[in-house]
Amino acid sequence: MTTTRAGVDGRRLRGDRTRTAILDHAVALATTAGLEGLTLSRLAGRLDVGKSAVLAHFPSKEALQLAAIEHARHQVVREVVRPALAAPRGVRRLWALHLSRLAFYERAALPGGCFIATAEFEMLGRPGAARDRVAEVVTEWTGLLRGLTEQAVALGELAADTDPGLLAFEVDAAGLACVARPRLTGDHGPYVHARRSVRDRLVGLGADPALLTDPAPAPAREPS
Amino acid sequence: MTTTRAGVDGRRLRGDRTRTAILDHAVALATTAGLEGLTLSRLAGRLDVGKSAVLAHFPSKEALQLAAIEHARHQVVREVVRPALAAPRGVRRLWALHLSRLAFYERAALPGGCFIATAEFEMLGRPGAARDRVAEVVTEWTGLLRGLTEQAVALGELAADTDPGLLAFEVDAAGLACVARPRLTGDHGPYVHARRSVRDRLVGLGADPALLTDPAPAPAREPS
DNA sequence: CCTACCGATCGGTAGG
DNA sequence: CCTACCGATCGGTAGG
Repeated sequence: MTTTRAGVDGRRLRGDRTRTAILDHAVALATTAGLEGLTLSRLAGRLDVGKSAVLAHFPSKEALQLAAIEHARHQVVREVVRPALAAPRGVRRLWALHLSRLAFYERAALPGGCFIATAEFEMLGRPGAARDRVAEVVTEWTGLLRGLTEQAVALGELAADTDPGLLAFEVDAAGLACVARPRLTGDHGPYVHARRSVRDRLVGLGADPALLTDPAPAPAREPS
Repeated sequence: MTTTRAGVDGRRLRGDRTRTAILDHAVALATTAGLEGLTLSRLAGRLDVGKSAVLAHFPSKEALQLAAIEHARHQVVREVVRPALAAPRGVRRLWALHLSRLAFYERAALPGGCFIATAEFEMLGRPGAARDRVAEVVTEWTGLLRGLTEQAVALGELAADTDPGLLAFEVDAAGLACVARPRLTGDHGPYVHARRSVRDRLVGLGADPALLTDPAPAPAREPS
């Protein structure tokens, strides 16, 4: 009288697909409406189901928010970080990560540009698990930038007296400045400036200009 | 039988003070709760009055949001821009504006750091008058940075081939990167990096290092 | 995963 | 500028 194995698997598979569909919409919605504006009814409306369909997969709004953060983080790993790691270690990899990030924003992979950046500003004044997790992901990101910078210095591709924390800050700041401005004012100048700025800085620190191709080849749209 | 002149003036004065008190709280609240989270009841609660007290001064939430934007803009003019304009035209004035902005964030003049930056990210996905006005104020700010950069070049304090748009972008990006990060992670490194980064860049463009004092003298707390 | 419903809060109005 | 109230929407629960 128990459900057949095939039945269970079929349901699991369908359930996972639904879960993924919910999170895809949740991440996109949160980049424009915010994590607070990610309401159960609005999300359900976009999926054309009832609120209870969402609550069947996530027990509360906070659980949904936390799952959305993980989902957004994985998207960045898959579409921004992993392609950049295909570049050779050193200044080329740092440069590839910067270009990959800008391309992610520029092709509007998410309507609001960047889930984490938007959440960062929204969560400033709101304690809780979501805020804490956002802070962790942000720290992870800046740590990655710093690590790649240190590698480039260690390989001798940047001057030995380069301050890795400073350079990582500059690369991150240039990227951050490309999230909101172009979407708010329609000006695409920031993308151009963010590339020129970081390239100038890398060359100023002794990087071989031949290693810094621009624009980047469009990152391959792999099947996820 | 009409109200006496003194009575009218007294009421006007009291009304203006109330209006200012409402907007002070509204601006501070919006930097942590967002313009959407700036609800009539929460704001009234902070002022220890009823919602109708707020609605007596602003006919709708949108009117309140728009007035808060103007109030925040004026605060920036008074506390960030005007003190910087006391510096001599040229690279010193650009540097003073950058330092003045960072000091404004660092002394937590507003709990969320910056009204405009927070509003910028929040308004990405929401059409309306508030979003349009935020976009205008942002454009005004970047225009100011660019104008000061152009003056410094025209005065010969920066290399003649300096790209003013690029430099203005870099200065703005460094400042923007100091709004959320320190508040989210407790790391004050960004403030230090934002100063070093811009100073290095200015010197790299030919600025006389002697003109770039750091840290800035704390901006005088003038009576408003 | 649906309908029906709960108390709380939203922006806003009416009457005084 | 107060109380009292309006319909809409919020997160979440109950029952099926």
